[in-house]
Amino acid sequence: MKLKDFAKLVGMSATTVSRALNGHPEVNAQTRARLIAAARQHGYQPNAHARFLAMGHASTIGCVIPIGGRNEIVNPIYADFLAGVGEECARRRFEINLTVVPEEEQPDAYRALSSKGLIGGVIVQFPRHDDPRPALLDRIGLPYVVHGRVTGHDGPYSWVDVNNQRAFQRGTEFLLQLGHRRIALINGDERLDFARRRRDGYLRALADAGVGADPALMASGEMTAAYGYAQARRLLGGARPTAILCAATMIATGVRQAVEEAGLVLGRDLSVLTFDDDLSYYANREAVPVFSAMRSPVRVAGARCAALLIDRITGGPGDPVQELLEAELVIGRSTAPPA
Amino acid sequence: MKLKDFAKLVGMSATTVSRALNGHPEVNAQTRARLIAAARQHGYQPNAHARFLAMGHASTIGCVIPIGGRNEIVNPIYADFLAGVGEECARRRFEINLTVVPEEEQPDAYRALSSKGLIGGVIVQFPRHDDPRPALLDRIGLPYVVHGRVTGHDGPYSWVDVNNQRAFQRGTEFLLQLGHRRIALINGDERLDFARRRRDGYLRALADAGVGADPALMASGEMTAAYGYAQARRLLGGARPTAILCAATMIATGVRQAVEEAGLVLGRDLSVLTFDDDLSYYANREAVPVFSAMRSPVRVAGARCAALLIDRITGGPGDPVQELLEAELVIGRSTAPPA
DNA sequence: CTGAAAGCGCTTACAG
DNA sequence: CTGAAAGCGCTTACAG
Repeated sequence: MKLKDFAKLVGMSATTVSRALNGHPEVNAQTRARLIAAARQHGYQPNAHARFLAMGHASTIGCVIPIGGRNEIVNPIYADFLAGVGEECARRRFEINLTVVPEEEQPDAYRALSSKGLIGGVIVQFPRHDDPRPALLDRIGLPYVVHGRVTGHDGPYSWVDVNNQRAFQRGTEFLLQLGHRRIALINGDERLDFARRRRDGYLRALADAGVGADPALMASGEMTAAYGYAQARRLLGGARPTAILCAATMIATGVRQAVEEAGLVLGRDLSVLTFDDDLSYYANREAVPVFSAMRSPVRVAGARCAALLIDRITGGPGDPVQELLEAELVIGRSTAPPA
Repeated sequence: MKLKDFAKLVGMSATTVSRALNGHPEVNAQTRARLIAAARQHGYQPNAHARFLAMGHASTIGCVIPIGGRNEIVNPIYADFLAGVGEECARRRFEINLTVVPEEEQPDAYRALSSKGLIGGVIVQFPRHDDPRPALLDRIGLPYVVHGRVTGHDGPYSWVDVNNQRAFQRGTEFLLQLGHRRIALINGDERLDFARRRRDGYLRALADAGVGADPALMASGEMTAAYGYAQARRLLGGARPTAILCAATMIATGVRQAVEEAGLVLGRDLSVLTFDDDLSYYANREAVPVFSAMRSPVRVAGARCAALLIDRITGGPGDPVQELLEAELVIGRSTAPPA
């Protein structure tokens, strides 16, 4: 059904119906209520393309997923993030356009989506410390929100981030207070901005406590169980740490396996504290969680990114907005004073 | 830049430019080549909404992800599937619309996406044995392709599936040939169609070999490491099986942990054969893989679903098409004759 | 508070 | 092989 048909059906002009459905103030409140009810009843929905065309901007958020690069983003964290974006979009009546492209074609993809009018803005995911995307998007003139931060980018931009530095600083301090002195860090890829901030927090806490950092206790790579397992084996083979900070629950899972295979007991012989993205699929949420964790839901971050981006798309230009989420320190069964 | 401007720029009418860019046969091959090159050079891209409006159908595939239901689909398998869909869409110049809705609102979401003209068709994911979506979509008149099958649905429909029954039958036969007689099955949720077919294949192989099925050796639930771990502990505590079939690598990972914790050696004391969706994030791809597996890439399935759906959307009605993929039986280090 | 008309940027019969 | 014109289904100044 199209607007004209529906307008005839309810005995109003198309103009009035359109205004009522879009919540314009000119139309009588009773009329509006009646028309909205009638639309639902008859299942009338305005054609989105005609709408976008007439309004001049797409009510659509772009998510561009690079593929086949070194940081394969097709990962569980991305799925939960998208769920958060989706929830906010549903609330605000926005759509999500998902594009999968080889990493080197990302700039072209942004340009194409923008000039085709398919999206009103994009969310930039997994930014690197010196990520070129904000500068590119500024040049194209496409609104964006960064999930995380791009330290190397000049000028203001909107972002949503969790306070990674503080989380890892607090986490390290917690382990220090328990009496640990040999604390290892199994970090994500440190070309990624958030991974650097995490390392900074860890180093800051050690320095504040007068504990020297040992490069042999620091690793940086993929956030997978396999990587956690391999690094834990390496660490257990050498001058053993008494505690390990992990950048992701998947890493911690690998660490746990290595610990158990070595005949050690988690939380007694070796403490593990992990960053927990609170993924719906990898629950660490029992009354007393398996892993002590710095927990921050990536799903909430997705929703907030979408919220800020939609504000920018609908509100026109204006000062960029930043939002810093704090991680909780949740104590579970994997931490204790050193044996 | 819009068509009119671009047409003026190259000294042609908008009509001719449009036809050239859309590959219509009427336009001179030289002219076409010249116009295509010029479009790329000047960065002209037709506005997608105007295009959809004029053409009458959206070149967009809908992916509707239910959330918060019993089968939380926000999972690693979904991410790889989407990557496959995205690859095919990129090739065919289609877009992906991603919608996240509570499970009970799924029918409304389909109707809304369809009547807003946002999508040309949808992919139905994780179908249940008696899934109501095909019937609903038939009623709405929205083209669709099912990833998997809906045994309970009357009438023809398009689907792409892996031969789950044969995979599990072959897998079970392989274990039987090694000499196993007590073979357990840790399956996915058996309300899902594919899980039933897997169980059927397992039971058929046992029956063909004259081996009785033992309900105590069969489990069905979430495809997570936690579930695999819990079920493996249960199985190891009772009259122990000598081999376990798993419905997912994540389950197998949990089983492996339970096996190792029990002081047993995988592939010597207990054989494990798993269905492997070949996720990019959970590689089981070494020269000699950790897990012996029935392997079928879910990413390829995503690409094939997209291909069939795009054919249906652009080709108009016609007989539904089915595509059955076969899983490979890949032998790794987790299977051997019983001790 | 309501409506007739123009315009958003394309595609595609129709006419040449 | 090419072009002028109508039409896709909306929204929104403009006029009442």
